[in-house]
Order: sequence, then structure tokens, then C-alpha cells
Amino acid sequence: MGRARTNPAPTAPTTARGRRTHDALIVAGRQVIEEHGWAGFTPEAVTQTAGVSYGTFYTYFESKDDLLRRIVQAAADEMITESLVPDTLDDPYARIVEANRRYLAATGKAAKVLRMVEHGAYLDDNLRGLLLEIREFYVGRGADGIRRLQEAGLADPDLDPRLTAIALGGMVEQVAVVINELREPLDTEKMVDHLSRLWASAIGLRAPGAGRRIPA
Amino acid sequence: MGRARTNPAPTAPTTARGRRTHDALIVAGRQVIEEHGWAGFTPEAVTQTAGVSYGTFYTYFESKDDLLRRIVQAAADEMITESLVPDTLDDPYARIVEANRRYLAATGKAAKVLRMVEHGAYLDDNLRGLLLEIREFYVGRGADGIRRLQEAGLADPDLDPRLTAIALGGMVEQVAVVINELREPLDTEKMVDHLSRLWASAIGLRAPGAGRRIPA
Amino acid sequence: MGRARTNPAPTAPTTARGRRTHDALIVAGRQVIEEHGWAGFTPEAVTQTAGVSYGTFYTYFESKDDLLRRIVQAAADEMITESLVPDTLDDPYARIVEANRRYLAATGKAAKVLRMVEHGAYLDDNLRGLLLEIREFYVGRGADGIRRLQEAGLADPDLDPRLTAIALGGMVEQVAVVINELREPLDTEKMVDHLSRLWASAIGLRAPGAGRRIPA
Amino acid sequence: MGRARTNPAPTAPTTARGRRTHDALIVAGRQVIEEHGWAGFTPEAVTQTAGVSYGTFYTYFESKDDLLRRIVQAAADEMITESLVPDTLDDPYARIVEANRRYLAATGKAAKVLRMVEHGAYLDDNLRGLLLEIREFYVGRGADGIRRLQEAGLADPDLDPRLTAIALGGMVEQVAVVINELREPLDTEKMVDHLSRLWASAIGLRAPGAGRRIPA
DNA sequence: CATGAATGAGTCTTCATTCAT
DNA sequence: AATGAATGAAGACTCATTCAT
Repeated sequence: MGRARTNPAPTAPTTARGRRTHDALIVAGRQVIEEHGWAGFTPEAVTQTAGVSYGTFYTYFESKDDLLRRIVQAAADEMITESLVPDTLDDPYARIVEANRRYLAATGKAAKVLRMVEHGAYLDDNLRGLLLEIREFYVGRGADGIRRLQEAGLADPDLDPRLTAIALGGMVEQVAVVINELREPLDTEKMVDHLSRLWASAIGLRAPGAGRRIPA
Repeated sequence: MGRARTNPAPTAPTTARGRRTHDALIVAGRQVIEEHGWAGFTPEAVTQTAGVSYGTFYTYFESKDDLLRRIVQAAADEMITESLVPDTLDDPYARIVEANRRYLAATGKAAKVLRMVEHGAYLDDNLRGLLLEIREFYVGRGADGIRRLQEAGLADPDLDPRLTAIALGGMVEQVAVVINELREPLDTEKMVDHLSRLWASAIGLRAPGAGRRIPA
Repeated sequence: MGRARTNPAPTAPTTARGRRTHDALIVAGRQVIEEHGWAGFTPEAVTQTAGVSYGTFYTYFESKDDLLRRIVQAAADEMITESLVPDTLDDPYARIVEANRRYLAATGKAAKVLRMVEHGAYLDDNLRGLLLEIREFYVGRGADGIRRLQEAGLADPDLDPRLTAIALGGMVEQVAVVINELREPLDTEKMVDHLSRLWASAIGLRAPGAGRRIPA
Repeated sequence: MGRARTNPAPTAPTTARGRRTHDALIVAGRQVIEEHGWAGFTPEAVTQTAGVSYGTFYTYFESKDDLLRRIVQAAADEMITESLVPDTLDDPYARIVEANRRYLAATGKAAKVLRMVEHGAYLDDNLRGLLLEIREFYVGRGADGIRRLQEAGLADPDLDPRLTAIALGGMVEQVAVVINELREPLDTEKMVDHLSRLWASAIGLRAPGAGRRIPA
């Protein structure tokens, strides 16, 4: 982390055994960081969990941060994949519900790592970039959705789609944090319901035909 | 070896000089943590910034964590004080606007420390407690406001006040983070407007007499 | 901050090199404590004496006290082993002479460490325990010997074996201190002779057949 | 303790107030060392116990060791004074009993400090000198007594008075340690009786007229 | 490739002593 | 004289990284 490096730069593993060790380290790294947090995330702990020797760590990773970045990247990919709402779902409100449900679920698995890593984000530009990418994915998706609804006359046209997406996305994100980390005992399904109704009301979502704004 | 602590337990300074040094250390501590983050927050950095010798740190603080707690406590107090909305403000929507404006402003000054410290919250119960207290203040205040509006027939009675406060409070909190840390160039006043409109619409806030409260 | 220990808990070395370093540290530790006393016994001094880097200390020992305990344990074992009087020696007086001679000799090698460590004994329960064990070994052995002589009608039956062993054992112990530490120039062999005669007379040891046991 | 000194050398207090403070510090020092041991013996603790400010310490004492020396000197004087056996006591055995009783008693009050200080004796020549002086007092007195008894035909003439005094004096000294520090629950009066009988038997003390060696 | 020992700068904390008031 | 704040060298321990085998 800032020392000049004289070590051979790790190369992509060429043998099957190498691949296995490499992957085992990533899995172990994630497990360690989830179970013991940032402070417990040491090469020693990771290699021990992976069942390999200490030195092997630097055969595959340039540094602790290198492994961390890979873990975060994997967690981010996973989270985004799991958050995708199928195109087949047409009803706007149903899409909101589904997006929220999936976000809270995805978050339960991957966001632990992401949150834990946020501290590091103040120091490492690569990590900061990764986190921004994830955020951008959600904000962009939210903004697109809102814009489409506005164009369809289903949402308040005075709202700036991006600002609105940042705000409402933040709402869901923060609730995920509360659920997953502060362990306030919340009923997830009830929360999904509230989040969705709040989101819909906030943008003035109107059912195409009906007078009722929000389905009871 | 289990040696008992023999060092003077820090006491409140009795002389003016002592008071000055003590305060300088708290100021320096906050500055250091804001500029260099948790990782840069060392007794050495703090004393150097304050222009005193290393040992002086322990004249006033039991430990690094002791200072940290005081800084966080001060930041929390400051933040909450600055967030209070005057009782003289009666109009519900105006209160929402004011609360949001103040929150974003307070956050700009104090939340930097709080955010930076959140990582520590995974480890230290005192800090975690402090952060939870702050959150509880905002959640409680939000929930009370919503409940009152519901009782006055001005807000959607189907919403659980606490869940709603957590969600909408989270929205504002997260936006504050985005503004203050990720430095996405956002127009704060415009954001206050959006947050307030979203919050109001979300809970279905209705002007007592008029048909629609939110300006089109 | 209550960070959990993340450093590798020292394990027994698995390689020859590791064994060598480990042993070198123990040897160096004993040397340091003998030459510079408790106050000079620092990880830095020990590693420098052993010719390894500072950090290596903690590869093998959990703490300074950990090494200290091992040194003391080794010294204690060594001392007790060297103090054993062969069972083949039958004559009671000859056994007393032999025990004293061996004690003074053993003490010359090991007691330096033990004495130096006594100060620590006021603080650390493990060390205190070790020292008590050693004392108990000698007191127990002495008391047994006296009891047997009493039963054989060879020693004053009015003496409490344990009290007597504590007293006479203390005599030999203290003389060892004087010889080894205060460096009063004493003729060891002459001292052994005196100690043995005093011990024998004190318990009223009588040769089975003869009138007086102690040579005039 | 080895640093060049630039402080004004403390002078003997001239005012009554100064005298009082000076004495209070010595008393407090002894109390601290007895209650909290060597490790707790800090200028801070001493001044606090004496109820004066930290800096006052160096008004009266050059250093921590300076105070320590004065404490030890006082304890030594006290111990020796209390150990004196009145000249009016004529009977040799009674004198032995009295000397042992007084030694154990004196030791209970003063030896705590002395023992605790022995560690320092390895470092500081002044202290070592003080301890040697005390020892010499007892050894000399013991040797004189033995010599007189030998000259009176009451003790084994083959014993070297000095070696014997060292040995038997060591016996009593060590027993005092056991009683006072290791807190083996021993009946002091019974121990005095044993020590005296052992001492008398050891030197072959004979009652002037009688055949019995040791009075029952 | 794997192993595990070695490295040493860095961290927090202590405390005898000095100094300004 | 007294006060109590200031000093800073030194101590124990950590841990990311390197290296010999």
C-alpha cells in the first residue's frame, strides 16, 4: 500500500491447480470480510480460510487491496445481476415492487461486502470507482424508469428524473443498510410494500385507467 | 503482565492554558479525521496538527478512542442542534422543507466526521451507540411528524409512521451522503425542493383546505 | 477499540530454520535477562542478541511474557533435574551433603534467572505459580527426608517436618543467593560442609550406631 | 535515571511547611510502594497520596530513585532498631528466641519495602549498598553471638562463625519472606520456636549446667 | 507454484522529568 | 514553594509484504 514493489507481478494462473487456488482465495476473502469485517481481513486470515500457506497470497494478488478490488467487483456484478427486473413485467407499480424486493434481497448477500468496503473507498480510487459504478447503475435505471413514466403521462412531469432517482434510490439503499446492518428488526416484506407505495406516491404514479393512485 | 494503569487518569484541565490545549486537540482531531480519514487519525497527527508534543495527547485523553468519541459526540450534538425546526413554523409542508434544508446543511458540516467514523462503528459499541442515537433522533422526529399529520387527516393513514420515517429519513440521509462525499455536482436548493416534494407526495400530504398541495 | 487479535498465533516451528530461530531466541532471552536483568529484557534486546529482526520475536512468542515464562520454565526444570540426589546414596548425612552441593551448583546456573524474575512474580500469576512450584519441590523433598529420619529414630521427633524443611531449605536457598548474587567471596565447598553440618545438627541427626554423627 | 540533569538540585527544606511536605512525601512513598508495589511507585501516585501537586515531587527529590533511597534508608533504620535485643537478656537461648521473634516482627513492617526494592538493587549501587549494610548488620551480630558462645564453650567450636551466621541468618530471613510474601499460612509463634530450636541445635548450643541441649 | 519464516516501519501508550506560571 | 501542563524517548506489539528454500 504505497511501498515500492519488487515482487514479481502476479500473473493469471495457468494451471488448473493455480486457478483453483486463486478462486479459493477470492471465496475465502469474501467469507473473511463478511464474518470478521474489515479489521479481520488480513492475508493471514484469508489464506488460512482458504487452506493454503501464507506466502501463496502474493502468488495471486499484488496486495491486499488487489484482492479486495476483485472481491468487490464480484459482489457488484452479482448484486446487479440479481437486481434485474424481467422485461416481461409490464405493470409500472409491479416493476417498482419487484425492483425493491430484488434490491433488498441482493443487498442481503452482496451489500455486506460493499458496505464494509466503503471505508476503504476514501482511500483507494479504484474502489471508489467501483462503488460509483454500482450506484450509477441503480440511479440510471431509476431515472430511465421515471422518465418513461413521465412520457407516458403516468408520473409527475415536474420532477427531475435524475434527482428523483438519486433520492428514491437512496431511500431504498439506506433502508437496506438499516435492515442488514443495524439489525433493526423489520419485516422485509412489509418494508418492500412501504417502499413501493412511497416511491409510487412520491412520483405521483397513476394507474392508467383507475382513479386510485395506489392499489390497496 | 497486567500492570495496573499508573498514568494519571486525564482530568478536566484546570488552567486556562490547559483548556486551550485541550480544545486545540479536539479541533485538530476533527480536522485530521476530516482531511485524512480514519486511517490518518493518529495521536501523532493530531498532536502535530495542534502544535503540541506527542505526550500531551495523553494528558487530556485516555486513548485515541477517547478523543474520537468526544469528536463524534460533539459532531452529533452540533448536527442535531442545527437540525431543529423552530416550533413557530406551522405549515406542514414548510416544516418538511425546513427540516430537509437544515439536515443537508448540518450534514455538510458534521456528517463528514460521522460518515468517516462509521467504519469504526463495526467495532466499537460506544460509537455504534452514538450513531444509533443520532439516527433515532431523526427517525423519531420523522415518525412523530407523520403520525400527527395522519391524525389531522393530512397524510395517508395506511402508512406505518416508523417504517415511513425510516424510509424517507434514509432518503434524505443518503442524498446528503451523495452531496457531501461523492461530490456529484448537485444544486442543493433544487435538491431540497425535490426531497420535500417527494416526501410530501409520498405520505400523501394534503393542504388542509385546497385540493392539491404540491404545486404543479 | 477492542480489535480482535488478527496476528498469527505463534505455532511450533515446522521447519529446521524455524526451530533454529526459535531456540536462538530462547537462548538469547536467557542471556539478556542474565546480563541486563529484568529491565533490559526487551524484545528488541532479545532479537538483536539472537541476530534476527524485531518482528521475528512475535513469530514465535505471543508476548514478552510468553518468552519469559518459557525461560523460567526451562530454568526451573534444569534446576530441579540437577538437584536430584541419586537413590543409591543411602547414608542420611551423605544425602544431605549431596543435596546441598547440588542445590548450590544448580543454583549457580539457573537461579540467576529465577531471582531476577522474582520481581515479576509480584505481578504475574503464572510466574508466581512457577516459582511456588519450585519451592514446593524443595520443601516437599526436605520434609519427606526429615519425616523418614524421624520415623527411623534418627532425627528429633519434636520437629514439624514441614516447618523445619521450610526453615532449613530457606537457609540453603538464601546462602545460594549470597554466593551467586551478592558475590561475597565464599568457598563453596566449605559452605556445603557448613550447611550440611548445620542442617544435620539442627534436626539432631544421629548416626544409627555411633554416639555423635557430626565429625568434630 | 541516567539523563543529564538541568533541574535545580533540591535543597533541604527550610520552612516548616517545606519540612511537612517533604515528610509527607516520604510517608506517602512508603505507603504507595507497600500497597501497589514497585510498578505502582510513580511520582504521580506518591504526590497524589501525599495530597500535593505533581511538580512538588521534584522540589524535594532529585528523582524517583532519590526518594526510594530515603524510604529504604528509613525502613532499614527502623528494622534494625526494632531488631535489637536488650542487653539485659542473658540466657543464650532466650536471646536467640528474642532475636528471631523481633526479626520476624520487624520484617513484617519494614521488609515489605526492602523486598520490593531488591529488584532495583540490581541496577542501583546506592540501593545495593543499603541492602548489604542491613545484611551485614545481621550477619555481624549473628557471628559475634556465635563467637561468644564458642568462647564460652557453649557452641560447637568447629563452626566458622561468619559462615554459620550467614547460613542461619539466611534461614530466618527466608522464613520471613515466606511468611510475609508468599503468605503460606504459618503460625508465627510456632515458627519462632522452630527457628530458635533449629538455630540452637545447629550450633550445638548447650545449656551451661544441664545435659539437655534444648529446653523443652 | 507452494511454503512459512523474516522483515521493519508504524501504532498506541507510558512515564520520569522539566518548565512556565 | 507550589502547581499542573508539557515533553519525548522508549516500550510492546502489529501486519502487509518479501524472501529463502
